[in-house]
Amino acid sequence: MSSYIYFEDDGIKYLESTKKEYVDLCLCFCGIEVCKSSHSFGPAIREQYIIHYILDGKGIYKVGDKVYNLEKNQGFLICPGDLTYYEADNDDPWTYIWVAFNGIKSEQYLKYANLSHENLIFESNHKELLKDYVLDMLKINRMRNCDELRLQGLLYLFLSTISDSVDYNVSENKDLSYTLYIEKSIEFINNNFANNIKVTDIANYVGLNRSYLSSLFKKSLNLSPQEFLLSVRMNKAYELLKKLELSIGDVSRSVGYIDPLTFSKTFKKYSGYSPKQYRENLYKNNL
DNA sequence: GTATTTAGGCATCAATCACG
DNA sequence: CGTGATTGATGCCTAAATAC
Repeated sequence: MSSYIYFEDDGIKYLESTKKEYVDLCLCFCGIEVCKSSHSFGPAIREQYIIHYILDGKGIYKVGDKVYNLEKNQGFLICPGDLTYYEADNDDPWTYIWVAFNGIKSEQYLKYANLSHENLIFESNHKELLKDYVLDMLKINRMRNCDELRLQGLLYLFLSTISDSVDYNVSENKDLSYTLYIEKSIEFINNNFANNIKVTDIANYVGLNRSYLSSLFKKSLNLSPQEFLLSVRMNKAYELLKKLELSIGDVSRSVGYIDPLTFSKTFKKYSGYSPKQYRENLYKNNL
């Protein structure tokens, strides 16, 4: 599906980007400014999320009837549709950087930095990093594909950096936190079943003791990690065996078994048929 | 000849349980 | 939540058999 749509209006054709509805995150604009005394913007509404981060000086940020007095190492979020106003201090005007973005993952990623409609202010000690990211963004001015990727990357780095100082609060919801471990484990398994991974690798990935991870798996899936990994590999093997151009050895290596002999043995134990028999049965049933 | 499967030995790994 | 011991399972190897 194309991310652009053609419109025709009074005989004029034009392109409108509809990207923002589909894309996770998209940088709209960014900048840096050494503000003069009492320099201000607004009140106005914006279409994107905009994060301002103060490198130096002071100023105020107004949203509705709330007024925030802010200074260096602090930042503020402007949400799309909110009427906002901000103004540099008279004696010690601020210097700030800003980054505007949208995309369907915006809220989620802002949440990582503990930012939302309810909390528009943050602090970060990574002043130099954040500044460098924005300066790098500003250096990129050509419309090449590689530049688009670089901008995306810098935006992710920027958001990651402001999330860095937020404490990861696992104790908030015990049930949720342990299903999170399971989800992360499953994600890891789905991405790496072809890589000869062990249960120990899964445990290391999510940062849990292997024994403990096993008990979590049993509790939530009624399967051990090993059994789950095995079922992922075997189900993938079922799929791959349908492709007749792949040898048994090819299939074996593709689902994480270096040794085709081991794969064969395991497959038979799991399915009741050897890989070759399974393939022959498929072939018969299709005719 | 090649591709696949089986058997058995050995080392490593995983699940479970008891415990801090 | 993590650790350590135990016991059973799994993976990899060699050798050998079978099918094509």
